[in-house]
Amino acid sequence: MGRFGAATDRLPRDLLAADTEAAARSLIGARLVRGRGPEEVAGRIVEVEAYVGQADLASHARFGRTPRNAAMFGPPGVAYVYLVYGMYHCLNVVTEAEGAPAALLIRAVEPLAGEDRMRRARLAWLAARARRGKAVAEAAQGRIQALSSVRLASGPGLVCAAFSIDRSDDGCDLCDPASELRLEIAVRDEPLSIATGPRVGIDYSPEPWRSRPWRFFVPGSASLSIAPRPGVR
DNA sequence: GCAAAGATTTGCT
DNA sequence: GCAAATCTTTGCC
Repeated sequence: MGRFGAATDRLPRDLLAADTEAAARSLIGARLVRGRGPEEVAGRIVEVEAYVGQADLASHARFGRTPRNAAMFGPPGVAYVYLVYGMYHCLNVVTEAEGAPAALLIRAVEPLAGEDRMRRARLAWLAARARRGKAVAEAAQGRIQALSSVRLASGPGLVCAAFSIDRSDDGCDLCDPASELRLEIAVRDEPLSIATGPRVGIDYSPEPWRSRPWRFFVPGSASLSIAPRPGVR
């Protein structure tokens, strides 16, 4: 809600056109929103990872421009969505100037609105690929129903499942308030504490990329992809 | 053309 | 703690 009643607090594209680490710090705390009114689903971004330039050997851009990663080479503020492991989609926000392949992977979101719709979307994702036994599917359904709200989007694949994001969202302008899927700026009264660490799931990449502290997160958030304490998943 | 691996998540040993 | 699920993209023949 805008301070003066504006319809939205749109995220300025300039913040994402900046260098990716600065953009990451702007994106932490921002709102990810899908739909409007009774359809709205929204959450606060609490974890992102930076993938910067073609030289970054952990980035999809390391092979240059391909049909899959083309969005990374485009203008900032646009969505780059890809399919990983043949099942999960991952949402990225493109950063830096057009032509410079860089993006921020949205790894975790803390639900703010539409938790029930997120739960339904998670179930729909499950149903769409429920080829295994009915008993297994029902057990998994029960697990989602029992899931704490803060854990509905606590991983890159889960963010996309909860927000119904897939390849059809690739190229969507997230800075356009008219977009179905969009970003809204954080309204902060106090500076947000942001911690950093190495990126997750890129052990295949060589140093120094493997150890670059390009994971940014809100320390202590219950919605992080890596649970604060073992067994809290 | 074909084999291999992946910015993940889940369930079972 | 490990491997399966599942399919697109990459890399090599």
